[in-house]
Amino acid sequence: MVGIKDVAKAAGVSISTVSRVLSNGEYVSDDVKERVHAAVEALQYRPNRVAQSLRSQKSQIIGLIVADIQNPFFTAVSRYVQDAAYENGISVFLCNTDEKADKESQYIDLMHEENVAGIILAPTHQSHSSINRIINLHIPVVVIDRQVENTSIDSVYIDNTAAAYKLTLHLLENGYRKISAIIGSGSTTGKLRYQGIIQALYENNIAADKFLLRFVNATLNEGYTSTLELLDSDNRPDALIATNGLLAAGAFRAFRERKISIPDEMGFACFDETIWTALMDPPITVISQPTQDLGRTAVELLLNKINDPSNAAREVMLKSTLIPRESTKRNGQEK
Amino acid sequence: MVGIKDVAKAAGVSISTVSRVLSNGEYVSDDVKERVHAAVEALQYRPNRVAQSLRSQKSQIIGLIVADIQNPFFTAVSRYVQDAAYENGISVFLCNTDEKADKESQYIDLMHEENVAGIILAPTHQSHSSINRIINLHIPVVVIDRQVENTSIDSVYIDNTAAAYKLTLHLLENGYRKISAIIGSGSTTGKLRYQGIIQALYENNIAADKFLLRFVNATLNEGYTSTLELLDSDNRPDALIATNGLLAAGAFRAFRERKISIPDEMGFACFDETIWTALMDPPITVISQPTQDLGRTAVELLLNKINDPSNAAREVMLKSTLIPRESTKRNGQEK
DNA sequence: CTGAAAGCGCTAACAA
DNA sequence: TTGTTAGCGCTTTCAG
Repeated sequence: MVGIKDVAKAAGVSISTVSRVLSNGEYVSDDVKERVHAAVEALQYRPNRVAQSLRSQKSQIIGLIVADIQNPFFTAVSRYVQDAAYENGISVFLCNTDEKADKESQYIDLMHEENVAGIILAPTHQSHSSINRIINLHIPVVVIDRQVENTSIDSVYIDNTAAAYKLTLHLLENGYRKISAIIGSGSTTGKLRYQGIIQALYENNIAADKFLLRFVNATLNEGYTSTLELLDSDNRPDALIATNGLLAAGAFRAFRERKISIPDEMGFACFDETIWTALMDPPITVISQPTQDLGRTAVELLLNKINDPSNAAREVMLKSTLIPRESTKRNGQEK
Repeated sequence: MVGIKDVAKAAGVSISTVSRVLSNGEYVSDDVKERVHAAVEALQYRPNRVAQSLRSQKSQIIGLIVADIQNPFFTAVSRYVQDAAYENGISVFLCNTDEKADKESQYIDLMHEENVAGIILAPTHQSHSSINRIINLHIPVVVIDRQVENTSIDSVYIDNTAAAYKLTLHLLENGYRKISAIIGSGSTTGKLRYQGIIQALYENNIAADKFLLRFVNATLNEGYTSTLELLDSDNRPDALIATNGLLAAGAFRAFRERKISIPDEMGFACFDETIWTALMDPPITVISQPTQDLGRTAVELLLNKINDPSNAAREVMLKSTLIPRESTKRNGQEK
């Protein structure tokens, strides 16, 4: 391993001079600068970030904690977080919690032990203690995909309630009345979306039906079985909303199996645009979330906080978009 | 920050004793052990991995370098790699190269600077120098998704050629003759799959047609435009193979747009099972790759190498599975 | 069985 | 403008 000492020797200077050249280059003569750079080049020297981190108590690593990278929403977000991090020479630890509190807290320990510069956290609804934990550890944090009551925390989220409201309204406008939803129970976004749905229902004088609005684990399988229950009941809805991509796939499978005709027999819409939603038969109406913006903004906020922890916390709300497609267009009925 | 010193003081022992208790616990009296553990508990002490890493020249971090986490194959693999890593108390850096050589090499530098314990690399076809680089840096590495000529490297890959052969045969057996393919050009798996395809063609006395077998960038858009070209030519194929999920989605979009009826007018199959493939209309025949096995095996091999670098390199080939569905079943024609 | 002491590779005062 | 020095928090000989 070639260390700063080797470079110093090769360049005929002291190690602190090398360090100086490599960090900012101030107060160093051009001559020395050149010699150092030449030596670095010749020896293929790369500073040891572990040593840097230990000594300076800073690091170039951030943690990204999400429920499941296979959830298309998080896949997209994590991609964009990584892009933004890469542009800043930062590495990212990716962690899947599966919405398990114990995994989440273990990962936070890990992040702490690795002395990460900051954490981007997509919390489950039980994450209150996790967030406090991170704060007590004095680790800069930005929370994504959720609004946090504690005003001193940076956060980026989308207009969940408004989006769900908009989507429900869209269904109503297309003639659907008996609207059901399968809602991810692990995340807080689920609750917010639920609120948007019942608000739209309420404003249109439709009584909320507990049976039709279901909180389930955000997995394909739960989406499937839950939809099946809905379909097989004598209280069958005429439209269904799935609050994420996994649930949507499960619901779709159930429709297939029961040979439900969409959009005539049943309207269908979901959250999260993926490469497949537009290609289904029929194409699915979705709420598209601004994942790229979300990822980049999260990194931006985090770096801000890291660079100056005294910076006031910011709260950024991003707008999602309704993409109307065939799956909610009742026969001939145009909006 | 609470350090080992604080624990030592609280337990009334020296720091080396604390270290000993925490590392293996050998040669320490039960009494002392208890006191140390109590102090650790009381102070909520967590060892600083950065210091550990610097001092011991080991680390608990591995790097995972893939082309694009949004490629469903890599999404799945990375999830399973992370699961396996988590079970071993290891963190993972995730890096997307977009198949760009410069990004790949920058990430390798980064991994080196962060002193990672090892790297799991899904190489592009230009990765030869990257691999050499990693080896020169003495970083344990396992290559996934590709067979490496250098026999001293651990690798896990699937039977790409055989899978493509099997898939092509399936198409032929279902009465398709003019078989085309859009093949990801960035990865080496593409070439292997190409070989499987032409082998099947050759054995069935079908002349290979350069026009029909195309190497393209593994993106949705290239899949789309390339398929469009195929469809609009006067040399239109009667079946298409897409060698990954992104290309498949692009192809499907093209079919939609040209209102191609599948499987009658055109047979269609692709690599990579996702939650959507079975839900399309018609359901798509796929080659399902053993992503979970791949991820876990990669971690296993890597840990082996890390624990004892003198271990002989192993090469593991995993079998993929053909899942026949409607998209390759010509009207009434049963295999 | 336990403690003292020497660093891992680097940064940041402080001197010169 | 440059070098000397003292650690960052921990592991690991080497004595005791």
